[in-house]
Amino acid sequence: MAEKVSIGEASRSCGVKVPTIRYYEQIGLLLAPPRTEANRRTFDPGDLRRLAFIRHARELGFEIDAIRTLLTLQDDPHQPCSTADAIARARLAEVQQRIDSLTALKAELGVMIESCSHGKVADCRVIEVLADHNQCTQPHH
Amino acid sequence: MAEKVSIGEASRSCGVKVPTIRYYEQIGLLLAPPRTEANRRTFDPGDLRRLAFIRHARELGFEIDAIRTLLTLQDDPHQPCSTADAIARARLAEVQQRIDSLTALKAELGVMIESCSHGKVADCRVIEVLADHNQCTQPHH
DNA sequence: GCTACATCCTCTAGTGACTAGAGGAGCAAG
DNA sequence: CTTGCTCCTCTAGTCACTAGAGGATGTAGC
Repeated sequence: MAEKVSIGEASRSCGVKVPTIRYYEQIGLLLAPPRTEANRRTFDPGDLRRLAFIRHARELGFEIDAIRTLLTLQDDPHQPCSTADAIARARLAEVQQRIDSLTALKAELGVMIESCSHGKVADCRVIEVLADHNQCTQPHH
Repeated sequence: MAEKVSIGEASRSCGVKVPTIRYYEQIGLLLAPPRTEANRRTFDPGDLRRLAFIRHARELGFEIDAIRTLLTLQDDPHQPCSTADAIARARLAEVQQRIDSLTALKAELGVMIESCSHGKVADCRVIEVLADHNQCTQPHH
């Protein structure tokens, strides 16, 4: 027979903070678990798996709404997985875009810092470049 | 004598939305500009430069508080620029970390998508990997 | 001068995904 | 019995805006 755990144990075992678990319940991402007589939440292994799924998906940067969709897919294993695939692909594209844009930023910041003379603000390239977009090496934005 | 422009023109010339300009004024990032008789804001070239500075810094991912510091530095050109330099370096470190973490995510998502059999959810690697962290190739999180 | 329509004003409330804190109850160990 | 930990609910705060209501003013064409 499956063991039931408290919210604190669920939190420790899944690596999700206690208030966050309550928040997930509030927004309907996690079904409200049964309570003890003293009104405390009790989580069963299924709940923990769901919570771990959510945590992992959040770490991979999926939005709550996407996770909601992925969870309903998981609940119905006979559906084709093209939706899950599409969500993952969209996320991959986002990540790639973010990497590209951050890489451009990095170059910009690098140049800025390199050419700083470490003197007075009046001659500071960091301030100067920020003040004048045209001094940017790349049209990253 | 310097021309004064409306908030709409300031918005167009600096690429910052009208409500955003008002927001910057509200939080004290932009000094409240003088008004016309009809209570409309009038921006002078100095205001526009400040606004462009803010926009550029935001594009480079600096937080409002960091920008606030950078702006006060800009206003006092005789200070040493080590503070500006430190802010830029901190930002660069953040960007690098973000790139690293996104690169790991990208690899993870790539594997997930690659191994998706495009069949039913029951056999979907995307769902499966999300459900079980141990299937991750990298300890990115 | 009149009529549209764009632009401006202020104000409040909403976004996403939590996080912090108040105020109080229950439980286990010493 | 007291100390301290965990749990409960509720509200409000975070960041950097964004959306929308409701109303005043400015401008262009007729």
